[in-house]
Amino acid sequence: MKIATWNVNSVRARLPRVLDWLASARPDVVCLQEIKCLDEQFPLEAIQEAGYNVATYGQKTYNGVAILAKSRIEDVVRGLPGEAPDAQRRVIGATIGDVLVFSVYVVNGEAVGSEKYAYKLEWLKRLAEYVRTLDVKEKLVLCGDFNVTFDDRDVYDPEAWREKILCSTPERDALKRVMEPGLVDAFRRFHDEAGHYTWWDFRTRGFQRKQGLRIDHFLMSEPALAATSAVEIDVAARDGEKPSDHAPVIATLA
DNA sequence: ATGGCCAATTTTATTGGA
Repeated sequence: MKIATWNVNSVRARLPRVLDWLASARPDVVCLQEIKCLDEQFPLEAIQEAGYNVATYGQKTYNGVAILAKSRIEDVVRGLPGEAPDAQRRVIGATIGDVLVFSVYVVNGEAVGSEKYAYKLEWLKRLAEYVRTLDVKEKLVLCGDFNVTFDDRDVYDPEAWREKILCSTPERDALKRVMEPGLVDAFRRFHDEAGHYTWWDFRTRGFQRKQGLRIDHFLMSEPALAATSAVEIDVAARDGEKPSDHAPVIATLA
């Protein structure tokens, strides 16, 4: 079973790219982030025609997450526990087969020390509290845009990014606390070396200059990891006409 | 050294992204 995560940066603007990619990559499950639309605006028919069931947790203009799956999507959970109805919509979970899958879009945080940065740390704390209630003895997969790098290997210019947004110690510590119950950065079980990125800045033409960050991750419980034979970044999907600024990441499970 | 692009809405600017 192939599970993919992709921050599409608007599912409506990206629909042709998404459909092309579904047809070529043929993932079984896709976790989308930044769909940037209400549930009723989601291009449901086109995705269903491509062979996928859909569960969305959408929001106008910003954020919004979704799960697509060729097989049944069961026991859908939307948002973090106790969230207000008007909360930013950043997490959706569902059971697909024997895997509990979450599509996660962590707060960007704007700049270290800003209000949004404080909100990012608080949001990650709430995510960590929620993960503590989940069963890591089962196949548990949290994937998505975590907006945090793990270490220098994930950053094209570590000195320039030192303690900057996406790379600061408090963010990294907050992400580690999410993983503390027993989740692992699955990509690093298969790739040790520096220079693997999932996001490249539009403004700097970062993709063409090979200047990116690895901020989209698969956090897996040990049983999920034990079933996993590969985790790969589909860099080619970041190239071409009207790409998202993120590449998809694909995990292959038995 | 700076800033660059892209998407959606509030649209010919602004907000947010990372």
